[in-house]
Amino acid sequence: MLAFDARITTLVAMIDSSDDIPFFGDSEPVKRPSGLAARAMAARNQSAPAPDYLIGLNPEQRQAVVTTEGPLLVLAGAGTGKTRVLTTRIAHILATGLAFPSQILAVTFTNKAAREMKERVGMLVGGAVEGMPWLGTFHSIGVKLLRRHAELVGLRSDFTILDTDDVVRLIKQLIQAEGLDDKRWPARQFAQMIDGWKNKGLAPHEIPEGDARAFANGKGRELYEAYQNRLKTLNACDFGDLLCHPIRMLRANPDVLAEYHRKFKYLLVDEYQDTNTAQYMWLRLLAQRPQSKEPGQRGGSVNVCCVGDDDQSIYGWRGAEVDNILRFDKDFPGATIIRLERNYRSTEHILGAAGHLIAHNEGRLGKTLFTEQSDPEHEKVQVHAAWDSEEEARAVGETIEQLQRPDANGRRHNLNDMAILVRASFQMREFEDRFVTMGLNYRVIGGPRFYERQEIRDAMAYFRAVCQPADDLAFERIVNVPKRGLGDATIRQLHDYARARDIPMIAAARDLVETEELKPKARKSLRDVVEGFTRWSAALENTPHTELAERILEESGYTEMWQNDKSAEAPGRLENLKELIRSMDFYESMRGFLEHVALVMDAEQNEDMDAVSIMTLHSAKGLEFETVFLPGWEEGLFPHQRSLDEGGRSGLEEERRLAYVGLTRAKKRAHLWFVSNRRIHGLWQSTIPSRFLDELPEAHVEVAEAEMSYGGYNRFGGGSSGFSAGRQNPYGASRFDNPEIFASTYETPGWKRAQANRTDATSRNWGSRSGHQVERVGYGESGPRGVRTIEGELVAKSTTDTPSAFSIGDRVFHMKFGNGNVAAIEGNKLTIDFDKAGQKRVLDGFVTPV
DNA sequence: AAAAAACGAGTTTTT
DNA sequence: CTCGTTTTTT
Repeated sequence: MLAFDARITTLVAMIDSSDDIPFFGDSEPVKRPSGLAARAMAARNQSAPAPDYLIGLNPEQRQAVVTTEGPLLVLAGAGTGKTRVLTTRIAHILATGLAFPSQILAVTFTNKAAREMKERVGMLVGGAVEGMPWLGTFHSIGVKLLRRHAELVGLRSDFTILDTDDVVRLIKQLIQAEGLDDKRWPARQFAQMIDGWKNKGLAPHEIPEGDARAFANGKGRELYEAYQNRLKTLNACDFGDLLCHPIRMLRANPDVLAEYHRKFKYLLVDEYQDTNTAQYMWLRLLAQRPQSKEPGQRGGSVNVCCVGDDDQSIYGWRGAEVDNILRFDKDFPGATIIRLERNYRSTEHILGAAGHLIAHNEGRLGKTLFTEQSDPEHEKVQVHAAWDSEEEARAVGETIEQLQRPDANGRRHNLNDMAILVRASFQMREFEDRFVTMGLNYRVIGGPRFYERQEIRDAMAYFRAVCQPADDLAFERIVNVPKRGLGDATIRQLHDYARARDIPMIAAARDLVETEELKPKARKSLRDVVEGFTRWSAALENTPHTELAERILEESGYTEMWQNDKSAEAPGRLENLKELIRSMDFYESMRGFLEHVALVMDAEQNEDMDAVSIMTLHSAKGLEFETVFLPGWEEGLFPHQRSLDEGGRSGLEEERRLAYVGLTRAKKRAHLWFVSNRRIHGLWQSTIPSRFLDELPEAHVEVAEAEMSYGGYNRFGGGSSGFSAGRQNPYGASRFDNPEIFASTYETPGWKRAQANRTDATSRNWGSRSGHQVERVGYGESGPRGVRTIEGELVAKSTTDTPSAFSIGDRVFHMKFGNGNVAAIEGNKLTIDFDKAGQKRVLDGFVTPV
């Protein structure tokens, strides 16, 4: 601490003696006002009051903020105020005049994180900073670098950015051009391979021989090369190139690199545990400047601050290297490491459970979160059992309804504060179905994103082809959308003509319609298209871009296509197109819009509605909720079998981190669920509870039978949190392989039932649903293994075979969806075409005949 | 060229 | 089972 203070003091002295202290604003150094100087001084002087932005930070957070010099790793556990530290740190650097906004490079992974950081820095600094030009995602900063130096990697600065869809189509063409069978060698798979190589920063000549041979009869390398060449001619980049090109460019041009070394005084990286090798190399290049005599910059090392949490690294499967964060102090010798372990989010039980679970991982830097919010009133983490996923969904739905009811104090739980976090997206379906029948508002986070929808991509392809006549991929996408009678044959012809002359396809089309080579019908259609593009391109400069966009969609017949489409989705698609054009308003030009959309592939959700969120565990990272439901804690699903098969031990550890992430999203309540039977690929499979449940500490967990409407459970098992005394420490690694040890960690009905299922019926399939109308399940009065007996089928379940009172075509009314016609009936489940809400499946009890 | 039928695959996702 | 894709049919 002393050394630290001494260093700071020198620094302050240095700053104070300087005449042109950088302050807010980018170009003109401004003399720092004395009031601020005092504040800055105060930040470092313990006797004086701290500047207001430091108030409320705990000592570790504060240290992370003010340790501006030298490499710093902030290990920020879940809910420990990571973003606050990052933003305050930036504010601090700015406020104390250590750097201009333009001299700080701050990278995040998602646009959302970048946006949030910008906003929060703005708030802290009082909006005096005109944005930070170098705060953004790795990719957006990569683009920025590339636009400036495109020619150094053989591109023009107006290059286009291709998304996955374009890439796959392009690769498919290449595979076909090579004369390979595109079914045996799927383009999508090769696209992933390329992505994998680029994540590692590997150029075609650098990829491992084995990889190169693995695809297309050993033509992998060739294809990769061909792909890169094709990109170059298209003047395009894929996402991987946005990382790889800058690396190559900076390596090959030391003068350019030196320029950025001079420029960036401070580097900040968010979510460091998620960086892949390419991002790491990129960062190293910028961070490791040569020995420097400039004051404030110590030779060789740099003021790089990485923030992350090794326990939350859940993206290994897409190239993230946890090792980057584990290795930090070796990469940056003399690095300061600060741990943020004081958690402000969750109760002691949630932290206790999560902490105990994650402690089963090896290869971690080790943190233990603690909280001061301890209260006997706090609910323990609850583990619930259900027969199958339908029951699981129903029980969760009921719990949600209960929580939503006003409590004794008249307070009610907002739906917005609840989330269901699933391992795999197919699990969502069941919850959606259930919530629809219940009339419970929900929102699905993460599904297909706005800009990935077909209609949006089509529209964008039109815009791209207008702005970038060389964008063959865009042109090809829409040349026959709407259908214009330009089929494969015509396209092939266009292709060949264009390739032979090395001109874009639009130009080829323009030429071809003047010849006799095309069939008259195709020729006329193509001429119309070409004329359209000529017109629109001409209008590009002198027409407001939103107006032009509308015109393009109108004149091309695209809007009309959807207007004539009678399917249920058509109106929604038209609405999306309107939304697209509306959103263009925020941009200066169509080009500006396209540039932005290529990188910012998200659209904000409707936040006004009070609704339960349903999302995958992966998309939940960084979020928090009062109450979190975690269904599907079963072996094979969570941990997922595939992770185990492909990732082995580290795969398991990543799954465990995922469980950790899930638990730590909860502030007050975490409800874990496992079911005994789950339908996988259409077959009913008997399942066993996740090993992660066994890894939870009994002190913070209670195994509860669900508060099901049919009641009658609590008479079993003598209390819901009884644990067997004999197995206090069941955490040896061997238990994973030894089924016996699974037998009874918890002495509760649900648990025992699960164990019974496991031993009785591990491989039994329930071929049909008729075998399990189980609403009421009893247990042989705690036999040694808790044998399951089915006492009866007392309560009618929603899936009975009782014929419905409705018939197809009946006019019905539903509380939530209004009027509609019955389209199909299965048992008492009705498929109804609602006049307003579209097609939904509901239970007959929820509708009345009109 | 468009509609119907057969086929096959099926964690997690950002840019 | 259920979705998306490819192949076959008209």
